[in-house]
Amino acid sequence: MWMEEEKRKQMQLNECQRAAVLDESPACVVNANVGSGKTAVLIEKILYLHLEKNVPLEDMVVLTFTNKAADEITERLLHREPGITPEQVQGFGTFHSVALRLLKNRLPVEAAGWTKEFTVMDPDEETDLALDIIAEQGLKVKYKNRLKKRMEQEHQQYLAGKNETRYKDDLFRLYPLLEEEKRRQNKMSFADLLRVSAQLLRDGRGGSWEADGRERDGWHPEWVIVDEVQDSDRLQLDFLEALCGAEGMEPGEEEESRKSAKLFAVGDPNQVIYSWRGTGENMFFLLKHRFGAKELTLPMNYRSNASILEAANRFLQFGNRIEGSRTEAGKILVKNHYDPFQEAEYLAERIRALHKEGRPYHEIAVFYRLQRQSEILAKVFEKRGIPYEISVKKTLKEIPVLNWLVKVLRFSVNPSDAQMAVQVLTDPQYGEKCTKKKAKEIVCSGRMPEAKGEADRSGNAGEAGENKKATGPEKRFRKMRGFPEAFSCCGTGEGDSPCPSAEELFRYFDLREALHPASESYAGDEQTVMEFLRKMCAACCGRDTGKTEKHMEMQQEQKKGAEQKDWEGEDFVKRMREFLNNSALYGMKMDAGEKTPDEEEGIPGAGGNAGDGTVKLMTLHASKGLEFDTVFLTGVNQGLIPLRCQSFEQEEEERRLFFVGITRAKNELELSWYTSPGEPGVLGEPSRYLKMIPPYLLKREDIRSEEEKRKGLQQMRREVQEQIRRKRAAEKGTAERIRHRKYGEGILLSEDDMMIEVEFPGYGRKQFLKAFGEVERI
DNA sequence: GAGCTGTTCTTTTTT
DNA sequence: AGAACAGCTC
Repeated sequence: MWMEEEKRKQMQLNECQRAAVLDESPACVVNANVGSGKTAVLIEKILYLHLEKNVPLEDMVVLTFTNKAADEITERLLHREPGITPEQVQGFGTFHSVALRLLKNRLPVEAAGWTKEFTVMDPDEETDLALDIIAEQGLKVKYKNRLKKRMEQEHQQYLAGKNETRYKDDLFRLYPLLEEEKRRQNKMSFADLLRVSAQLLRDGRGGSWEADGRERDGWHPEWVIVDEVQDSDRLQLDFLEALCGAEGMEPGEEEESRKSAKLFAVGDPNQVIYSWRGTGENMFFLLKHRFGAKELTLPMNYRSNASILEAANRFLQFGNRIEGSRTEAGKILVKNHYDPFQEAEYLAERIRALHKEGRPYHEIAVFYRLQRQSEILAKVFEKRGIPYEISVKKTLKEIPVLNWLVKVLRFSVNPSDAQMAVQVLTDPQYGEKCTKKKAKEIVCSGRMPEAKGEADRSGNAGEAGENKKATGPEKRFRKMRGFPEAFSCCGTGEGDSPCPSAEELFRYFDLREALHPASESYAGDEQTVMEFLRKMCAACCGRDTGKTEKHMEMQQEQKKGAEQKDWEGEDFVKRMREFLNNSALYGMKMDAGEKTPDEEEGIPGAGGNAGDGTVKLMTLHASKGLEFDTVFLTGVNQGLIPLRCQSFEQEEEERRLFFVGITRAKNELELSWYTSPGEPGVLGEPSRYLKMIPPYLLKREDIRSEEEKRKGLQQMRREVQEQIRRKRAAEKGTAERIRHRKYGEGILLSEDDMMIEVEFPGYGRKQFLKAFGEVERI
């Protein structure tokens, strides 16, 4: 025990942090100011409960909003206590992953109309399904192209019992139909995971499966610990309530009569920047109120210098002020540039100089309000050889061949998922040139049990019988339909057939045929598919079936260890289902296959010294939770920061966003605005937020480049503008098309007098000398 | 369904 | 400010 006491002293928690760690109220919310050591408190709390209060980690649920945060917590916990095993932290994860685990392992999902074999659908899939239902049922729904957004925003209102949609259409008639269809196809959306698990938790406590005074499985968490509560929405709060069992608890009712978990939640009401996708209320206070929680505060900031903190204090909306721990007070620079190009040029020079002075690139970040502002910065940094990284998540959905493959696999592990089967068959690129109507016919008739046929691993499912001349779509359908039967007994460790290899799956599904072996993109597609299958087999078989490619990293890998043991004795199909469910929630980081060197690790060999990383370019939203030595916040113009907004609430959120941005900086903060922003609706004047910062904290500088220098930039400016124009055209699908003898058709990326750069699907970017005439315009 | 007028939204993004 | 849509007329 005293050893642990020593350890805690080493952690040097301040008074307030210690109070939070030691607090044992039934419910406690910690108002953790920016940079106040929130995660440290969370880790210490968990360790304190575990090591000194003897609360088993298995009896704690630790909830985060993002996977990144979940990973950080387990990582830091493991760093402090290397003995902790993955099984002990099963209850640690995002709201959605914890809900999924509960539904799979502890809750009677059958009572809600699903089976234990249900799969998880991603939001696009749900939108597609909704569109199908709208078409089939002839529902009148407005703004169909914005349906995804509408469903997300109006779903909460639907659940809250509102009966009018925003546009007075049939959207609310859609929800029950959609839910019915999801039950029929045995799959759940992200929202369903939370909604259904909360409902089942409540039912369980209501007594229906608690007849003997205990829950059926005898488990409920002793502690529920939540990170970043201010980011949760109604659904998450509901889930939290159900998990704690606090619902319906009157102030007078003693806790013992109804076992309820203790709640410890940490958050910052000043950092609410996502309320536009949620409910609008401040969840921090809503939670505090609903749980009657004790509120503690962490007032001390350990991150930023005195000037930055004083400026940040002017934007504080809740609480009096943040106390600083630092006395240095370097001024905040405010620069005026002519336009985004000049600014980008200036930043490239400035960052190069900082780097020469010894500042590592990874300690420098450039923030902006809109994603599209990154284009100019990226182009200029590329030309000037500044290694950079733009934080945009690439998912497997963006790789067409994997997007299709996942659908094949999804139907293979869930034969009720008619939607996936139809999409597999009708896919324009990898499908069976089959109309939607025809595909539906095949899928519907194939759903009948007698069509199953004899399945075997050679992939002759259903072909032995009556239908020797099965057509392409039917053949593919039967392969998928026969998959569970053919592979269910694999790898159960009972002396049966071993787990399939990636090669075997490739053969089973006739993927060679589907990927069009004669096409130019075949080689690339095959490689991508094989890499994916190898990863999947390795994760599902509990052994490495193939070499692990470094550039195809799934974040899931870290979790592999935890799931291996669980899966012993369970069949391959089930493990594959788990794998696919987890990747829907967790996402997969993987390389698109085409090597664009500057996207990998900055720009190797483009002038940047290796070893100190890359400059990070990101939106203000993406910057939350991060810190950097030096921060450049660009485009601090009226109309951009704050972005032109309608309501008062929106303006308040913009202010919090600015607050989040400036508080990322530890030592140096530079704000800039343009005279000529070149964006519609953006004014060529500084943001009024700059006027809210006391002048004595600021050092203003106007960059007036001499005429000569500006002329030099003209050429570059035109070039970059042209490239961006083409890139946007490419995204819209209106780009100029180019044909090459070997690479086939591609799209024009850029050209000058000598060279032409083209992107070919499956081959990536290629440059040609115009003089050779290898390429022709179509 | 072309052509018109009027209305709404544009942005940020995680699971 | 401009795109994208809804709803109306013919």
